[in-house]
Amino acid sequence: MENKIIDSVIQEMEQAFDRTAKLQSLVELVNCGGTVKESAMVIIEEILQSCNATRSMLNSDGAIAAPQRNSAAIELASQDLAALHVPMRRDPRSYEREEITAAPYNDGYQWRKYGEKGIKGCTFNRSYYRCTYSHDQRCNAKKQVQQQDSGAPSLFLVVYKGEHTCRPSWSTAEDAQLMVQDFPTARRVQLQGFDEQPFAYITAVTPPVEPCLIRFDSTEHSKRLPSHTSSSMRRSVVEGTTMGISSSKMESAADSMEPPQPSLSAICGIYFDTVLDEVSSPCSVGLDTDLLEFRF
DNA sequence: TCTATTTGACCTAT
DNA sequence: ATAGGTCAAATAGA
Repeated sequence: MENKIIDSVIQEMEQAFDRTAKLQSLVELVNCGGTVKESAMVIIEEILQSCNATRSMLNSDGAIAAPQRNSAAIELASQDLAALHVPMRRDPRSYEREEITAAPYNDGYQWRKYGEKGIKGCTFNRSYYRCTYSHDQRCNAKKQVQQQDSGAPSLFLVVYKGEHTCRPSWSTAEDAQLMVQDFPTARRVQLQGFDEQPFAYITAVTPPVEPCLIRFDSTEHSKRLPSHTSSSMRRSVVEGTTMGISSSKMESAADSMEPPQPSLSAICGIYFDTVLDEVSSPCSVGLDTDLLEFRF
């Protein structure tokens, strides 16, 4: 019974997402005043993020399915996780999700195309991509991109298969600069409350479904946290968490963003609390979808 | 020359 | 047998 209701909710949410994506495509084509269009796009982006967040919660295998939108709930969830030492990682073989986008976009990862295939009953070919680091780091992440037949405006179905097990190539200030070049969506933001070089590079700005990586611009203490894999980073962050996440920290984080990135503020809040208590100065940290799941 | 993409051939599951 | 997924040689371009 409960599963039926959840299935219905998921279905409705998928439809809401699809319709909003189509609306986004239409708004992009509208030739009107910049401010109005910009505001509309911001609102649409927020709706899409809400859809993604809801979908993510409903698909979370029931682990944390109930909406927990206040910071106290987040704190409880993170403390529970830290106490239980439960790995949040799914089985990589079963990791799969789909998105419909108005246009192929930079999702923060580097992909290499390895095939293209005509699909029966579809006008457009399906393209196959694997992670650029599939060989170097044995990363099994793949994705398929296929333009939908629905006509103008163009919509693309993006299917992600397998979880990224690679770690980002940037670990020095120079690498961080390269990352900004590689990922035009990356933003260099100044963080409040730091005396020296309080900068972070942020990319893949569509949480909670998309991965988000934050690098603090300091190397002195970066070796104090495990840095060889994102999973061990996450574990150390979770186990090292003693204070949870406060809404005030989130707000102060949001205030420090240039330009404001409301959807990122909560993520930064996690790192401010955790990282600052773990080590006395900023360090290099990775955050991915699994950690984001217990934000709600 | 090196790296990424293209594309026909091949493999595998149904 | 067929469709979808992957391989790998050829090709493009920086």
